[in-house]
Amino acid sequence: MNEWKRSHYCGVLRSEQAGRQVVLMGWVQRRRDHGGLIFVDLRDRSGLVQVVFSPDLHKEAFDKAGSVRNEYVLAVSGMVRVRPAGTANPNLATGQVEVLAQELRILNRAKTPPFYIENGVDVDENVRLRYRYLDLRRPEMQEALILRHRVAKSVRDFLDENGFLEIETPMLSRSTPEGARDYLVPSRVNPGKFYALPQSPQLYKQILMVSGLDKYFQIVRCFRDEDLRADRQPEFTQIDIEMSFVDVDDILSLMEEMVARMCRETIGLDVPRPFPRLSYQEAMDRFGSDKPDTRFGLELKDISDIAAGCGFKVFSSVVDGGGQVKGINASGCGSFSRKEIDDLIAFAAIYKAKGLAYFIVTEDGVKSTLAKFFNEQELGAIISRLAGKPGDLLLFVADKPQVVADSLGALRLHLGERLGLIPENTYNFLWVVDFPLLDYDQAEGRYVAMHHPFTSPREADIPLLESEPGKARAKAYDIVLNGVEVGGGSIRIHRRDIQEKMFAAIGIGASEAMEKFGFMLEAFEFGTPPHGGIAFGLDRLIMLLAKKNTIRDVIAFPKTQSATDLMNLAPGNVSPAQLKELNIKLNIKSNPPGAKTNRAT
RNA sequence: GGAGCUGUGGUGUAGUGGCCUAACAUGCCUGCCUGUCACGCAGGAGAUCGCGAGUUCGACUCUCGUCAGCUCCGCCA
Repeated sequence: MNEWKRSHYCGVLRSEQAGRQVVLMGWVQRRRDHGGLIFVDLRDRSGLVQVVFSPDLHKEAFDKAGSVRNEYVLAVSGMVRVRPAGTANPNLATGQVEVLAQELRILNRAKTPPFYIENGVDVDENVRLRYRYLDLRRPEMQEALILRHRVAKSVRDFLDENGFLEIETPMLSRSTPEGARDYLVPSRVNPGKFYALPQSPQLYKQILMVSGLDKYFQIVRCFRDEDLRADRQPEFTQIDIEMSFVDVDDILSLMEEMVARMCRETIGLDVPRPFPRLSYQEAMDRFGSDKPDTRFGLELKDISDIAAGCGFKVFSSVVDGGGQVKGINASGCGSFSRKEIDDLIAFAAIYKAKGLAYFIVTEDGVKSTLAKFFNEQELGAIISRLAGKPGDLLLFVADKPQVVADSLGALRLHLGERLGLIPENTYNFLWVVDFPLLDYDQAEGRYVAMHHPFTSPREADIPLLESEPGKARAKAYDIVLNGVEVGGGSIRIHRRDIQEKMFAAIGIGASEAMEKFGFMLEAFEFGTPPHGGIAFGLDRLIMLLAKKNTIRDVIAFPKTQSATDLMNLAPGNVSPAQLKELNIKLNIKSNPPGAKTNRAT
């Protein structure tokens, strides 16, 4: 590098800098060689600027520029000048100017990259992930990471100004029952024992409240060894927050302020406050989801009362059996072909719906193979409940409430997207509150905590813990943005007697509770303040703000759906010596070690 | 654990039983070109069609299996 120092980023140059001597460093975006004149677009994180090499003025630099190729790393010393009349490029931020190169240094050469370094590339994700360092050179990827930084900074500033302390908690923790599968780390010093990577710093942050730290936050990595999705990675980042001496409203209003400020500071978006609040029940009833996307209508309508007495056995028997019948109005879809409707039925079947009854509304009433099972009055009532107009397609599911909600909720989203009902540039934040405290786990034959076992029931519902646990509601809340759960939290139990009732309700006995959470229960006996908190999924938040479809696009080094890293091929094998040191013996049935470590070709 | 989609020169695609000695675009290489900015023009190299079996006289094409990526169900308090 010698004595050269970069003077400017490429993307900042404007006509104000005309006449200035500059030193730029960056990558070759493109070279346009006209024989007697060479243009090089030089790129760095700030953007592009055109560099001109002229043989008449600086022969040596011109000759060197001839050997330059895409992605070479250059240092250019030259003079900024306004481009000759008629040659400005209005599509480029720096398009009014160019840099006349006086001296060129090729700092490094580069192999031809496997894909273009530009926005909107349509390349197999295999290739992008294997060459992630090249993928991350693309401006849209850099913008996402920059946005991520700015969101984190905004949140950190806000919390700091509001008296929160950023406190680190251990990554090497211990496995606890309930919740997701843990990532385990063997302890060399303690043979046969394992640390668990935290699913979240939940227990630590509550202990910090016991310690009197009052207001805590952390932007922290969390780990869950579960199957991946577009919005789920094995390691992800939470904005984790906990405060003492607060109740639900204190937390919700402060968080609204934080979120609103963050949106304003990062993407210039004004979100109206207060955010709407929906009870869990209302969300399920109207949208079939506990994370409703309220950017469009297509709400679910209950026709169980009409269906109960009708002649269509499938409907009436479901209602008799305690189920429900609900429908949505796919407005204007009355012209769907048999195949299109079959596809909708198949779609609903993914969510366990055994069928999909449908009515086509016409000028002369209902067209349906099922119409004969209903009398005029019933048909009229159904149409009016779903606000059916001629040309509409009414779709119904009759089943247990869970299946009805899952299938119609999913169908609603599917149709909303397909029919183009979802507006761009709309950000609908809302709270879902009053979650059930417990959820019955069929497989295990017991109740499990819907949120986590330290979630406080609503005061009025405490007696229900022993009588009808399924009916108890929690002081828990989720924050939802455009149908994506971007955060959730609760007021915690701070009294030992209620905590014990909670453990009892979810079938954790006194001895198990002591073994797994003994330290916590003991801590709670030393003067625990009422407290509560929330955690935001930073990756999901950024994904939505950056308008991406997957959190992989806002994480620098994400993993594939099979939890591997295609760049460094993690997870990898370890040496027998390493295993021996950890007292671990492998017991692998089929795949020999290393079977899956070959590069995708 | 399950369902679906995808896999063809570096990249993106076309080809769906013989017409394929695999096409197109772009990228790459060489030459020419002094105002381009997706520069242009001319020429050239580059693929045993993810992998393995099977069916067939014949497989990029059909079947089965397998691997990889993606989407989803289960799972994820």
